[in-house]
Amino acid sequence: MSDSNIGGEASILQERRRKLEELREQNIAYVNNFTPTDKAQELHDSHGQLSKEELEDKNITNLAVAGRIVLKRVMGNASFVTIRDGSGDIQAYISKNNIDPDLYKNFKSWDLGDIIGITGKLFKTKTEELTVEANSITLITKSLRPMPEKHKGLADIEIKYRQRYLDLMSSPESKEVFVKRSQIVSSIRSSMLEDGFLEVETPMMHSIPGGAVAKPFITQHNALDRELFLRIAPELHLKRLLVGGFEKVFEINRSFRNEGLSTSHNPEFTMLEFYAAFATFTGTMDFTKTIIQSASKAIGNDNEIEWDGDKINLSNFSIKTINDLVLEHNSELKSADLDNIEMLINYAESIKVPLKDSWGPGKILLEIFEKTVENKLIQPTFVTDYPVEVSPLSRRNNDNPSIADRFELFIGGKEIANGFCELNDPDDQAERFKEQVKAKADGDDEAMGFDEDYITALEHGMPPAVGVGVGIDRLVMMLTNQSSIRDVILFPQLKS
RNA sequence: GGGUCGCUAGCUCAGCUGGUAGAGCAGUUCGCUUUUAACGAAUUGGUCACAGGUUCGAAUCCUGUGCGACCCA
Repeated sequence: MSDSNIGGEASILQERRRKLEELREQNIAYVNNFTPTDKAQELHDSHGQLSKEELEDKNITNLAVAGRIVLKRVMGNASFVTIRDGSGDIQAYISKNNIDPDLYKNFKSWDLGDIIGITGKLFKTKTEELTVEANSITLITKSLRPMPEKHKGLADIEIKYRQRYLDLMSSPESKEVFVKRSQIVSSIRSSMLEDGFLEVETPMMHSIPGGAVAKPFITQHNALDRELFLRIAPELHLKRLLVGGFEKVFEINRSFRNEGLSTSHNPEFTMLEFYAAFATFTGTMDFTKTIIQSASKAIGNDNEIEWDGDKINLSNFSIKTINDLVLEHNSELKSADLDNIEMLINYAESIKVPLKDSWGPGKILLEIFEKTVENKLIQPTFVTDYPVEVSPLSRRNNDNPSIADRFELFIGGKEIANGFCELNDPDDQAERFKEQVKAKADGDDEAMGFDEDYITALEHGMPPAVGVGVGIDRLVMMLTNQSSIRDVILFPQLKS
């Protein structure tokens, strides 16, 4: 490196490499035989409440902890370091009296970020801080690059996502979100298994994209010399399993949609989808509610949560029809207008909803709903009675064939779940696929293709069933009070 | 796609109406045996995102480009 850069980044790296070389020369670089016996958090939990004297009496010796140095307070002949392991932080006291003086001298040059091991005795300092008094210290892994700034942490949002490990090592809050994410997924899995669902895995690579209204990613299978699509939903395969005789199945896994990035959209995202044969519509809404409440409880929330400044009460889930909600939030519309395409078009234009010629009244109604109602549904609300036109996979209502037996759950103004009685009439399904194909031909690149194999499956007979999809990322956002999807996905997709 | 804001030391950030670039942290050296973002002293470190322009003089003003964040469609 050039002399002009002494003190710059290159020299910081060089300095640390010099220290690493010394370790290599002594044959103690990258130590692999240190076994910690204790975790920081467990020590706090088990001994944090004891007084200085009680701890002294207990005489807890021979414990071994290992972690990354996150803070250092070095004095001439004794020092404190705060080390961070997978569970949390603990302080260690290193005195020249207790270890080899040469080692103490070396220790002074250890850096923030180094992973070290300490064996010794548990005690409390004057200020009652639980501390390990070292009788031996080991530099286990030398860190060659500086840690994020120790007070303010990582402010560069791009580095935070691209080098997530830096965020995780420096921000316990950030780490906590991902621990909670895991607990939420685990709670959901338990809810499903306890209710008798079977967890399955279905293909991520589809020859015909289907099961949702979205643009797929396209990939290429070389040996087959064929285009494949990353799945936009597992739905059609899960329903094939209902045909096969599995009556309650679920999958928690990734789907992929080729759309823009935003604080609520990542191109790969995680969904829970579950299907239950012979289940009832209302019973399924109730079960969906239970899954969410249990997940909230699993991370220590009660039913009152806050998301993006809104107070949300998870104990009450109301049920309203899409028509009622649209009327409620659009005082200029009357009930009769909702079936009248002329009125809907006029109104949509008046509130600047962009329209396409191919859209029928149902799609226009949905657009009006999305523009005027959706973000106002802060408290948990099941919206029902969706037009069949926008529900190509759901069963028609027995009393009103133009609406679907479908619900969507909104919380905090965002769609959290989507469920419906599944369409099991193969002829009706074939008709609806045809409409989708027509829409695709008319330029709707989100429309589905005609999945002949799926129709064949339905022809073998699928039991009546209710299915639900729950967006896990959004659910985690809600339950952990995060406003960006990037803060609940470890490695979110970024621009460029 | 449109709008707003940002890009200065390894990190976090100041830098006013234009006058040769600053702090804290990290690093280096020294001191310090119960510290708490430890402390005290000294010290290293810069293509001010990039390219043009205005000007005697630009981190600062103007134009464009790139990257990013947020809002809108």
